[in-house]
Amino acid sequence: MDAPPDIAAVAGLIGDRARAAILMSLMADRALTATELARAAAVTKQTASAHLARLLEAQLVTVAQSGRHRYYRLADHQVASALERLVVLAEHVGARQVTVGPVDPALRRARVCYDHLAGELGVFVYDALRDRGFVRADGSRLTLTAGGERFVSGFGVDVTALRHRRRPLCLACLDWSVRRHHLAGALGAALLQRIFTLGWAHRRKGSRAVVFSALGERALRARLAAG
Amino acid sequence: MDAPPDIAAVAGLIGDRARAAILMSLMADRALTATELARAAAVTKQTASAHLARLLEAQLVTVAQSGRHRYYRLADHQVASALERLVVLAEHVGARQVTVGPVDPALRRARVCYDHLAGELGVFVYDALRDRGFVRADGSRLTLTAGGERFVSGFGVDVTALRHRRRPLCLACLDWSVRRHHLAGALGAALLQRIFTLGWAHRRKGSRAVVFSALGERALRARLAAG
DNA sequence: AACATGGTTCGCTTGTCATCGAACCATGGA
DNA sequence: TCCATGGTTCGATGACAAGCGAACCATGTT
Repeated sequence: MDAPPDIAAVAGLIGDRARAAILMSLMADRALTATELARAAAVTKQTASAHLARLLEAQLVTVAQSGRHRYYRLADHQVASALERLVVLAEHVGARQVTVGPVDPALRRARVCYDHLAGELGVFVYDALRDRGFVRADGSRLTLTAGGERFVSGFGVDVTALRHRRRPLCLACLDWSVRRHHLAGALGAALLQRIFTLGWAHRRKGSRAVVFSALGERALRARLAAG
Repeated sequence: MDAPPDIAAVAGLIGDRARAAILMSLMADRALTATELARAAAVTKQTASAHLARLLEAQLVTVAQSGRHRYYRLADHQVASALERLVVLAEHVGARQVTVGPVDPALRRARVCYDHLAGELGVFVYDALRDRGFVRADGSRLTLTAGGERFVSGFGVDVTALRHRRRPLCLACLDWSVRRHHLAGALGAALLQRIFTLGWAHRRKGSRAVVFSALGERALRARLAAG
């Protein structure tokens, strides 16, 4: 009386924004820690932990403890292969329109990811910085160029102070809602702080949303525009 | 600013018991009507209709109207391929344990599928009838053999009367909860009726569950045992 | 024309699950 | 030893969506 393989179960497991983001992140990078995954999925650690527990139980991912870190990775190439098919299918079928659920548009637009800027505007900033040669990405490493340092200093951020911190200066953080990168690390945090103190934007109370004033957004775009 | 392909959306679409059952049925048979699919998924027509509407919008299935029937089929080989991967993955990962949700065990055991018996006991009956050569399956067609007619008559069912109805005598109905077939059609309905009148089982009020008495189940098994 | 049957739409109820705050355990570094 | 950090557990909340009953439209059959 063997039970049938339950497609709905595994598909349902994948069919959640946060879990899908986690799995996709694991597709890109080999192994990631729980907090990194939480960040990638834009959820808190607890939530990510719960999701990871379920994925683990379902044997879609595995863990390897190393010191106080737990590195998660996809269990199998079977998992990766299934995910890949789903990506293809989603692409082919134009799943953009299907996007269900309300998902606050303000959150998509701009939000706090830990302490730095994410969302469409976060991606915009990141892209602009790269386009103008202010940061250079090789692999998943990110470095601030000399020109970039000048630019950021001109924006009112004390880069040398940031360098003295233990925290990495520049990191690229994958944004699930647009599947593009934005700037994290000490510099990402400092930039967002600066945006707040300049009054260009403020955090919406009780939410991760970052609300830009019309003026603030214009100023930001102008500042980043080439030339 | 192109939106990313949303894996979660398509996976979530598949990740529902009823929809998964529908899609799997469409994998097996080429094209099926809405009611057949409702039956296969063990939901009402309305529910199936809603699901089909969503699958349609997501372009996972297509419809073809023919008379007053609407024949649904998988949109693509891409869809089929993705489903197949998921089946493989589910199988490989042993998704049996993962089976989430309460899903009344009584319903799994035995329940009414429209007017005939489904669930594990339904499958048992069907298998027994086939093993003893009482029904013969070729493709999706099902025929009652001479020996089968004698057996069923001995059970107290007037087969010749059933033959005069318009309704097909024997049909194999796919049971999503065990992914095996059980007996449908006029004969399937008559058998279940007979089981009720013999007092071997009764319908649980307000539910599709069919509750067998210990005696009734024993009697049923004895009757179907070879020899 | 009446009726059965296939199919959809609407409104409502209910269950499930994602999410987070808070508290907690474990590991490593000062 | 204390503290910071990575990670999990627990409980409560909230929202989405699956499901059904009822009413309805459409097509075909008598």
